[in-house]
Amino acid sequence: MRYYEEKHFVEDISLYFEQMGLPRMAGRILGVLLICDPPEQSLTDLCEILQASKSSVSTNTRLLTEMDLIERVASPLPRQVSFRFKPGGWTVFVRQRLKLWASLHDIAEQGLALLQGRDAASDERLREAHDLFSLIEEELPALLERVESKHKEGSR
Amino acid sequence: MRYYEEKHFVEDISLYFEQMGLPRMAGRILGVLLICDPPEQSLTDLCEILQASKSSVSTNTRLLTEMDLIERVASPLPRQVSFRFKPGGWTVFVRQRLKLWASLHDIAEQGLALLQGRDAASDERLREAHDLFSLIEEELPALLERVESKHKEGSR
DNA sequence: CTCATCGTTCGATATTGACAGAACGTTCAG
DNA sequence: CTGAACGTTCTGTCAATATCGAACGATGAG
Repeated sequence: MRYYEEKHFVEDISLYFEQMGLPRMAGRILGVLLICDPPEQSLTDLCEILQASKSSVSTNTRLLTEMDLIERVASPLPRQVSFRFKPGGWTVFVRQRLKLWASLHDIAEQGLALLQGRDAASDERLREAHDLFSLIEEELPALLERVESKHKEGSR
Repeated sequence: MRYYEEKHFVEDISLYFEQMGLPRMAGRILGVLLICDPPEQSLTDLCEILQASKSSVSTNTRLLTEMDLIERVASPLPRQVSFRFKPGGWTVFVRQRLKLWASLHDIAEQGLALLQGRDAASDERLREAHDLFSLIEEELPALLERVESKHKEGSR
């Protein structure tokens, strides 16, 4: 993390992650793993690069691993675990966010059930949500697959 | 808020909003405005329904108004401001979240600039993000317009 | 004119959660 | 066998922020 621009990039990613409701440190780690050379870094490396505690980094690498955004890879050094950004991680990420959005779909349905017997205008409030999220759920997966297939091709 | 199911619905929406990084109270207010009868409620009404303080409700109605999810409407009673869910609010909401997502697009571009001169494999990490979010930004607006036009039709 | 009601805003409080430090178990070097 | 380095987990601390209570200005009723 020698250069000013790299720090800036990492901080941008961390703020983005914060907006998404995830810990900043997780964003920082991901930020480093997106631009580091080599692309694998051990936990200790990350601590040093980010000037952060082992506990914090360990916790957040675990989080990112569970989210399937990064993965552990064999390290040349013994007793070291290396992490790297997981190919395809971005589509996984979008899929997860999409799932979050989609939960509103179900909530809207429950709401509509409550409004049984009211006038159509009342329904409109929730029907809009229901239809919107149905459509998104329907259409986005195809979009994601397009991106996936394109990148699998590229990495051959 | 007499019924158990309604409380449950409101709480579901509030938790959803929390996931999205917004105050719970804002979610609760929106939840009430999605199922209440009549669809307009004054600030005092909301306080009573939610058993919450005026300050909290006032702050969050302001927030939701700024987000264009709810709007003030003329009240039959004098000295009262009524709020209601804003028609089309959901597409506005999705558009906002989309904009948030899209900010990653720019960050990825900055990151790619940093990786100039590295091997193609390094690039792949960020290029995937760049392409994915480009595509989403490109395709989603059309989807939103489809929903909008459908509902404008329905409310005629 | 006076008082009550409504909504806003400011300051205080309480809760949540991110992060660091310390203790621990494990594994490899010597 | 001993010690050092690595990573994990637990506990405590601190900061951020959601919510409340209180004071305030404004508006309409009597």
